[in-house]
Amino acid sequence: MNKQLSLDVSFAALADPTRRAILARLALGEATVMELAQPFEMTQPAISQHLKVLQSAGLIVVRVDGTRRPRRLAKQGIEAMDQWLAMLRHAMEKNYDRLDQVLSAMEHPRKGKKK
Amino acid sequence: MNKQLSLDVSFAALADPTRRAILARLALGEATVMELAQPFEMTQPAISQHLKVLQSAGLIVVRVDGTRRPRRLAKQGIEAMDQWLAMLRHAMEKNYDRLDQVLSAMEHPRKGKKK
DNA sequence: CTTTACAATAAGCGTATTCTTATATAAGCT
DNA sequence: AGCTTATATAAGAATACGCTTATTGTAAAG
Repeated sequence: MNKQLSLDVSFAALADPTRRAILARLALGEATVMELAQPFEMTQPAISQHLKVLQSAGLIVVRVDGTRRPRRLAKQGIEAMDQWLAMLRHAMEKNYDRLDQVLSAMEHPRKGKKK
Repeated sequence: MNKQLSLDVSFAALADPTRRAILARLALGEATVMELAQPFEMTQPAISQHLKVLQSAGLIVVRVDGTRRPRRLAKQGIEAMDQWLAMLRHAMEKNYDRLDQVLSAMEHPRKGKKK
């Protein structure tokens, strides 16, 4: 039932400033397409296409209200990315100040080289 | 001095599975281009190009060691994305279970219709 | 019923991405 | 010095992306 929301699609969705702005707006609460389009110098179809991308990425969900389709954030997709990044950051913090720091310290060993 | 590491470039860098795998590998410690290329069915130039993307995104840094160019993770760039996502997640958690949940609950209050 | 408002979809176009192969450069070996 | 290793860069092709305008489908309003 749950689509295969890959990180590929999720991160690609975040790579566009318009889409990040849309998400930031939705963090304040749900909004319709026209409301979301208003701050941008872009046509409505362009926004609809961005929303489609965000949906495929599992970052937002739609609701039907007459002719309106208010969007709101989808917890799942956002947390998936958040966790991947946290994983990376933790691993990084564990290593960064140990092994690699040492290696990088012996940056220019002048003439003599031992390795 | 500090290049303008935009989130655009950073998130776009994470959108590729090869590049995420490279980062995951670097989370274990630094590695050369050949070491990074070995797990993939891709040519060395392809990996070099991916590394260039990751560097432009401020996600890795390079070190010179003879003819080798070992890469390691760059704290800054990773934390920037991490923070943006955390911001979004916090805002989401604050609203999700309140205002929007209510709005979504009254799914179709069709001008006083049934149920 | 006709018009208006909200939104999705289609087609087209310019630009960007991601590979490939071919070549270049610099350091290490023998 | 000439080979070998490690890496970068260039050029080209296939595909993906982000817009636009034009059109369509519905629900609401008059």
